[in-house]
Amino acid sequence: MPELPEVAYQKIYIDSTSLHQKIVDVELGAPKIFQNPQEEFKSALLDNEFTSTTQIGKYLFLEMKKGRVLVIHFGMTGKMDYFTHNEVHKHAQLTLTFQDGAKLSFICPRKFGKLFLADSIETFREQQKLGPHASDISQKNFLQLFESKKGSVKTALMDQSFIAGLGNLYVDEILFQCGIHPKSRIENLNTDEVTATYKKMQNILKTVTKNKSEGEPLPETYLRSHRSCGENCPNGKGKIEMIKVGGRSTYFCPECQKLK
DNA sequence: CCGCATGTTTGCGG
DNA sequence: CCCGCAAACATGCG
Repeated sequence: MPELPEVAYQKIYIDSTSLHQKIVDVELGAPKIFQNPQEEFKSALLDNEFTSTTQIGKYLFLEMKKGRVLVIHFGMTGKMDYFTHNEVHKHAQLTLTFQDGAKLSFICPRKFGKLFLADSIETFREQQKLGPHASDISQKNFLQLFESKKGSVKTALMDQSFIAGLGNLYVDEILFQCGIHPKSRIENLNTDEVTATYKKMQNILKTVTKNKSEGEPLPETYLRSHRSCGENCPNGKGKIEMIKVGGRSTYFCPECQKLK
């Protein structure tokens, strides 16, 4: 559940189930998930309660009544599970029991997720060198950011210290909808192209977030629905190809996306 | 068995 | 110092 829209959905999920309830039990899973000593998680969470949540990029911050902040990074397969039955999920890495008996688990099969305890959102943000939350950036700020950035456009958009929240799937989507080849160098993009990238980014994040939270299907014209080798491009001409950019599988249409 | 998967980090080389 | 690339992490799916 990893990129900005999925994390936004997890935020809504937690907000609507788990705020303002006293935590009466804490169960911990695989040690590698926990970025502070496991004992600290126990003592910080027990007898505490979540008061509000904040999202920056792919991170979710759960602020607590007694001061500290539980920070969740979902990795590739993490998600929350709120339940009132008795079977705890096989891959639960953290399970909290609330006073009314309901439970909230952090599920993470591949164990790429991480849990932190932070003193404040700001100090955590500085430590992790997190850039601005993608859907909050203004067009002006986006253009400024691109002025001083070099390298391939895909690598830049994936860089969490540059812009926080975009991942492999939606960067491919943005570049596809802009008609920009993912290996294009930022130095070679003109202002119109960067502006178009900004607009597509905002539009896609909004559309996908709505898709996650309200179940509205994604448009058929999205690369997302055709994202595998040899598929027909939704624009009608080419066939989707896969290359590696920044070490990640990158799907694109060679007809629609020319190298700049 | 093989390749691939929404992410991040580390080490190496240019 | 910057950039790019490969590998590693762990599990599931086709």
